[in-house]
Amino acid sequence: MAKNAVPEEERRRRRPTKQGTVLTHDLIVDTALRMLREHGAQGFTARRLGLALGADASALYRYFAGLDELTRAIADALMQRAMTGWTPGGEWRADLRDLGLRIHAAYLAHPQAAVLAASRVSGRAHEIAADEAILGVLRRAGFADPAAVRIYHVFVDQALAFAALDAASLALPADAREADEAVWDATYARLPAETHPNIAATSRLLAERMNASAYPAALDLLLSAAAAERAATEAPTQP
Amino acid sequence: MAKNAVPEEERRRRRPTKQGTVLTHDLIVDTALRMLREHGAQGFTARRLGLALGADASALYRYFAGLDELTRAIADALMQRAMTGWTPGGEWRADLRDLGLRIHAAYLAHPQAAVLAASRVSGRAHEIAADEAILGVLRRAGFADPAAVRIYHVFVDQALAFAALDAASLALPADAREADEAVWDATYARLPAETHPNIAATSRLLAERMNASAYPAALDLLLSAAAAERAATEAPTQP
DNA sequence: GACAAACGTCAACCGCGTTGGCGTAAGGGC
DNA sequence: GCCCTTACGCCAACGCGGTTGACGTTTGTC
Repeated sequence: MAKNAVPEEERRRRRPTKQGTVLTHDLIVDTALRMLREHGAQGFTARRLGLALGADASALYRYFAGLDELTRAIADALMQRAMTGWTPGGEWRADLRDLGLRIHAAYLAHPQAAVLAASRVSGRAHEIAADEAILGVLRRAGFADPAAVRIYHVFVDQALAFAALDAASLALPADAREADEAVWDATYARLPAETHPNIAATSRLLAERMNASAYPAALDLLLSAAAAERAATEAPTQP
Repeated sequence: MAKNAVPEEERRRRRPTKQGTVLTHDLIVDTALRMLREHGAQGFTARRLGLALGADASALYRYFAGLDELTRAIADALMQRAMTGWTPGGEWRADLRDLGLRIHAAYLAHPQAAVLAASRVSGRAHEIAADEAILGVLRRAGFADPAAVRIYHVFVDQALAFAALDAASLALPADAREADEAVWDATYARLPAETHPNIAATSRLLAERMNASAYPAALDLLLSAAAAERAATEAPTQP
């Protein structure tokens, strides 16, 4: 029968909502992602999500046990978005740089989910695929297994850690972010050179970097250190 | 008069609470830290904090404009714990390594608080002192200002980001952590070599590192890259 | 055409952060 | 020693959050 080809998800009974929309796991997750991107973390609540779907908030509980499970489902999609379309290019440094920036960007696109997801081991297909890819790049580049695993570990945790840190500040309510910026202007920019010579001397440079993520620079430093390590192993001599 | 030696904080009028405790900024922050450690982030609310102090939650608003400001105060208390007793030793690499490990350790000592605080700019005395110290070490080591600021930014954010990441997994409820470990055993350890050759080949090494923080390795890689950069600047020649 | 299950809706519960008004105790001026 | 100001803690309430159980309605199945 043709019905067997329909995914189980779509075989369930559907009743349209009062506004006519038909709820689905995917529709709920996609709507949640859109809300997060468009209205920020403070605009994302179960009640508002229900409103955006034209349904009562309590209808969500037919699909997810709670907000916790919903955010986990959202998080599951992040690594997928990071990895779709990626293929190894052959140059290990460029490959890792690309992967790192992809993961960072994918998480930052949805800060709320990233904050909750970054520290968990999902063990799902896309996370495993990313790990396999990173290890593969390092081992094909000639790193011995212990070094490959060590650098892999730092690489993954660095990407997730910076993603979580940057996401957390993006996920702050708008007023809290403004408060942080006001704090900076009111203190760092006004420190006298007598008591804080190093901050005062570099305050213009500090201000420039204030709102940018340190991740790209951190990633480059990691890759430089890894390259130096590999060079030392490959040609362990100085004439 | 001797009273002049008393910090202004303690000169204010004090009225004991119904249970007899006398509220102070420091007492509130310390109690908050203790609550976070003992009962987790979920158990930390303004109402419960008030209860633990023997006061009404609304009494806190005489000391902090809101939970936001209290969080900032908590963040600064952590940085104070990281910085007390530190003095520059003269060798910039050792100094930075020491500072990084101190900050990481201080935050990890209060995982729940670290999760809340790591992404915030407190703008208070101890955070500023840490920033001044780090910039000072780098500039005295001979880094030009742009490089010093870039490395400072990576250094600080990396320390806080790894602290937050590691803290988040420490802060998970025990059953969630066991679930994560079970997921690892059930998936990563059993992946066949045909589909995931790189994970399978290194699974023993991966398992060893699984529960350790990648921060010390990340810190060492950062310092290596910074040292290489400085060496290139100092002797900027190739014959 | 009737039945049972799946589904959306409604009303309510409890806890959250926060606020404004009220009582009260401490300290200074005389 | 008295009074008056003022800082402070307490109380009640508001709006909003996640979540739940009961209730009706739609839908596929026989």
